[in-house]
Amino acid sequence: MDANVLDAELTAVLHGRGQRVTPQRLILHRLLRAGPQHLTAEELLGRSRAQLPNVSLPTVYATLDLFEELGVIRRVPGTGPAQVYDSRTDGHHHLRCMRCGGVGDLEADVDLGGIAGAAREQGFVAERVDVTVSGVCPACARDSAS
Amino acid sequence: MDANVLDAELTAVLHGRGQRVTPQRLILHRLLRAGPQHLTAEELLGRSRAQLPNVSLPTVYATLDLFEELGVIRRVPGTGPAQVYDSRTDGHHHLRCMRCGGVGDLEADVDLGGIAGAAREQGFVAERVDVTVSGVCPACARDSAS
DNA sequence: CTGGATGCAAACTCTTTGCATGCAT
DNA sequence: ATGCATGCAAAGAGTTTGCATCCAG
Repeated sequence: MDANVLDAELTAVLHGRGQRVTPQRLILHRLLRAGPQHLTAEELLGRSRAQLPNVSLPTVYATLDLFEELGVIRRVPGTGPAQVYDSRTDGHHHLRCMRCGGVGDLEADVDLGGIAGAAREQGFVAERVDVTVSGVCPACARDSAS
Repeated sequence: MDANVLDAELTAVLHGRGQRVTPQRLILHRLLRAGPQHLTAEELLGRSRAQLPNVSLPTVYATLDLFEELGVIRRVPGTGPAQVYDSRTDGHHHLRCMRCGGVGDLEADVDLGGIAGAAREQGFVAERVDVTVSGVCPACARDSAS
């Protein structure tokens, strides 16, 4: 896609939310849409150096956060800052609260056979399939209602 | 479950793999099976202080790693050390290579309606459902074959 | 002009590593 | 007796915060 079109798109979204349009945001946005689909903050920083020699990691993080809020990118789901271990070892799935960071079990049967098969068709040796539902847990929903 | 039974179970598994049985391993194992199902390393450390005043965080991490290898616990899936961002924002899912850490897209339609519904029945406000397949990617599988 | 965005440095959290001691085998 | 497991300290990676400067509006 043309850089001008991408810039116009982002400009529209930013203005719509009363956010400023800066060269860093435009260039990082272009790189995100042009480069490899999956990137870390460091990788994006590296790719931006040619066009933004002085860009800093905090700016990249701030911009990625903003883009996620704007719906321009997504964070590939993780468990949050600290690793969580689970003493249940059977195949089951998780609920993760975006408010309090808590983790709970999802009590539901999910048919994952098709998923593992699809992965195998792509040449991937599937060993495990995990489903994570992100949202707001009952306790946090109650708190915000009051 | 009785602590003696738990200890016997772990002892059997450890001996089966030629691993040593230590008090730290026994106690941490008991706590994992008794305490809250989802824990971080720090939380487990805190809970073990009463019985193991001098236990250290590196030991907790080493023990958790070992237990995961033994299949005694599972790590709740994350994206690995560095956060990964994705420039695709439609609902789609991921393949994660346990060998190289790479992330790819899963090209498959998954029916997630039932899952979100089940979460809602538990009082959870579901905003997003992610499916992650862990395994070995084609490139790494090829390398290990040679 | 004015306040939000940036760059720099430093702090912070989580996790891993190095090495001497101790204990399970 | 042997060597793996432990504890301590320190290093390391990734991310966030504080603050002065700068620039988009």
